[in-house]
Amino acid sequence: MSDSEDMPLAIRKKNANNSSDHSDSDSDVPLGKRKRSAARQVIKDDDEDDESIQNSGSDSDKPLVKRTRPAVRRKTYQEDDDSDDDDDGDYNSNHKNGSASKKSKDSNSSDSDVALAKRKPTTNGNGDAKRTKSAPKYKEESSDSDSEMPLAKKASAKKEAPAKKAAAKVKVESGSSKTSKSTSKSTSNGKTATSKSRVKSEPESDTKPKKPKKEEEEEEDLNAWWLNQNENEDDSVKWTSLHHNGVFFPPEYIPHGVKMKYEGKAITLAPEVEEVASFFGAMLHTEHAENPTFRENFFKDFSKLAKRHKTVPEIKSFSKCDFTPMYEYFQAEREMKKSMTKEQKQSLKEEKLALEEQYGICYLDGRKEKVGNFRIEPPGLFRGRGKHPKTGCLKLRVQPEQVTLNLSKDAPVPKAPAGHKWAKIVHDDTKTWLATWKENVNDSTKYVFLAAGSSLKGQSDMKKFEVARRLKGEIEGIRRGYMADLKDKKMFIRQRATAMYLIDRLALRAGNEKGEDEADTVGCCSLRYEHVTLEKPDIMHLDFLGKDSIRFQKDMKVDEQVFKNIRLFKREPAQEGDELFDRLKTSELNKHLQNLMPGLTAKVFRTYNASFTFQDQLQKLTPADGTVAEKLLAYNRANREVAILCNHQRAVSKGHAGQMEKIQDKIRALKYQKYKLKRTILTLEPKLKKKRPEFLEPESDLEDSWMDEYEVQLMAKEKEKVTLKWEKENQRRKENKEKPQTEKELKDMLKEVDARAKELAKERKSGNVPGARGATVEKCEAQLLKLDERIAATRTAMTDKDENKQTALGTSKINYIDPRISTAWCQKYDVPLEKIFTKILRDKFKWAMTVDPDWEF
DNA sequence: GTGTGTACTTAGTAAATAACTT
DNA sequence: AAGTTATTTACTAAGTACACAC
Repeated sequence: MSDSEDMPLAIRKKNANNSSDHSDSDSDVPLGKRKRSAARQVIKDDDEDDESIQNSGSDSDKPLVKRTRPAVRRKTYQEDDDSDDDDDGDYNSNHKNGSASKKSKDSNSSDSDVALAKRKPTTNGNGDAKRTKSAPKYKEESSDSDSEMPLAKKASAKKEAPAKKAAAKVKVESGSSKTSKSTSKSTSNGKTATSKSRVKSEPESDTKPKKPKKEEEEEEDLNAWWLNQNENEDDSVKWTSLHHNGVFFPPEYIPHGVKMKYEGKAITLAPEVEEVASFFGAMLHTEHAENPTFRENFFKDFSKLAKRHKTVPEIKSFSKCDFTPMYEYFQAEREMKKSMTKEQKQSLKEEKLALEEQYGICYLDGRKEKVGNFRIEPPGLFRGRGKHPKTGCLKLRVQPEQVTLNLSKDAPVPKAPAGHKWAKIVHDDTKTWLATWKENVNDSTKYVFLAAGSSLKGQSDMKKFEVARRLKGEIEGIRRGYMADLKDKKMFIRQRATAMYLIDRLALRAGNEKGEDEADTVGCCSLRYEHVTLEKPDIMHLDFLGKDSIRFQKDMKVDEQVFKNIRLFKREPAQEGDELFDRLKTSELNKHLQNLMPGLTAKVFRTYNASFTFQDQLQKLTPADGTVAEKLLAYNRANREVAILCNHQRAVSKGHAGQMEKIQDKIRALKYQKYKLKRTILTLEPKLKKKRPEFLEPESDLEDSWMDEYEVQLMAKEKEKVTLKWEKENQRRKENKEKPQTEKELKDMLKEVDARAKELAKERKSGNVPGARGATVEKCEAQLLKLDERIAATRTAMTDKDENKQTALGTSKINYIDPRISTAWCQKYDVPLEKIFTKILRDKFKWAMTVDPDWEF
């Protein structure tokens, strides 16, 4: 049944609006319902049991006013808060009797001392009366017990709660136990296991043992850096020699002369103005062009430019602009492009190839490497995502004078376009970029890098996964550590541990601070009050916009202490807009992680959990003796688990609803057949009506009106078929000089179809269905079973498709899943690699091709 | 510590192609 | 052959992380 059930942690997002309601009663897929109760209140009630923090009303009184807006948040708060900062320590967790936590603003200086201190009920400073009562000696708490949660995986979580009481409160400081009992051989630099076997079945990159005759192959060998990796080389120096041809600038603007209208009249624009108007015109009827912010920003820049060019009449109002003529022009252009002749297309292709030849290649330490984005970004309207305040602003054309090139000293400096020069030429061998410039809208820096398949990128990619694999060996201790820290007296540590829990278990991003003029999105450390709600015993609802303004919405059962902590953090800030982790910053978090394991940062958890989950799922789902198709299905399902974990989404495609409807109709057609078969059975053996009443039950979701329509269509198709057959036959006869069939023959046949249609109608009415010749009850029953299978299969496919509609598998495949898991799997199960990796991916992951079939992440 | 800037990874979507229909 | 639809690649925005200046 619904997977949500066994999938505690990462319950899937509820598809709020998108739930395409397939009404099929029995088929609906319960995708998880939203449980959004009034969490806040809940908390309140439970307060009683819990610590008092509140009475420390005092604290709240402070001017916590922090910024209302997300942007600047922390600072203000911090400031005023400083004072009490220290005492967080004081605050303690409660434990059953409700202890008090409080944060007296008072003095206690060093937070450090707070250490276990808490117990002292005493009032601190201001008398917050907190009822510190009982102050149990804090420590020992139970909960850490379950620390080792398996993470993410469904099943596990469910039970995890009670678990063993291990008591291991281990403080985990850094080092954390080395429990690496793990299998992983070679934690180090991957090179270990490698060597030998190569994934087979890949035509193109197969370096066979035989001697390469083509020089390309030789070259490939030279490029096989992964074969002789040198452990600790200084990796701050990225190259010793770098030659390239610079960057490609988009062509000058060529005016098309199509005039937009202003106040209903065609208006003449200078080419520069026309260009910008065209940017908008081309986007008419897109979501962006409907976005008010986008329009405003566009218009501001556009009207200013128009004014500068003394456009008459002056363009003062967006609403008086009509870009339709331009829109239509571009539509026509598009059509034109589609209908280009072969030759035209061919020559276009050649041009592109020539460009790639010139700019798409560079020499790094003498080796030929591909350059990624060698084209300077063309001017246009900035397409900021979500509620980006600057979306729609004019992105100016980049001039060579803004572009700095990076290459080695001995490399010839590429010529700047005629009449231009470069901003600067540098020779920085600690950087991987070939060119850079500043973009005008957000003042951000843009770079030209090598392609994903290059050695530089490949090396760092491999390194990334090796770090994640090292985490695999440390994760147990790290988890134990943060579980214990959840109860630390220092607020800061507690927040840090709680954040680690979320990052680890929910694959949240770190959540750096953001500026005012960016979309308001958050990650773990920047979560705010309003993004989290709690529901009584231990359910947490997260709902916020993450990277790219993609909504993250999940409800999950969390550890008891995490629940308490969050309740506490939520209480501190006075109002919405405040940060949940008000004393935690990503830099501090990472600093701590670095101590736990060199190279560890917040994002590594995502990589680790993604790869680990994938391997785990793949191993569980792959049918060893299934067909390739079945194995691929398993692969994709494992991939999807990961995509869901990482919340990788995509827009639902335009035709999706229609496609679902089509499949639904297919299912209905199958049900229709079932219905007919059942009637046939009853016609053959009326007695069964009593004995097998189920034969009388109507098929779900199969209405008479639908069947009427279906039969009509069926007959129409039949007629078409008959006609076609007739025509074909005549064609044949003609060729063979035989006598053609007459029109009458066709008519007769069509009449037969009509007769059949009547029969169908009659059958439906009477319920009497004779069935095919030779039909027997047994045969019909067998067919019924087959139909059930097909229905089930189709329904599964539909569920699959529906779930996939908003889940993007690509991102995790490209960035999070260690490709060696895939290449090993392909070898082990004999699946051709190209079934799972496209050409570009095979190129990007060539370093991962040489693993043993039993390689483990 | 905070604040700012840089460099590089990760991300969804638009455009281009390939595969499949009609 | 043309029209769809599905898949792959190109594009560039939006993150993370860390260094450096104050």
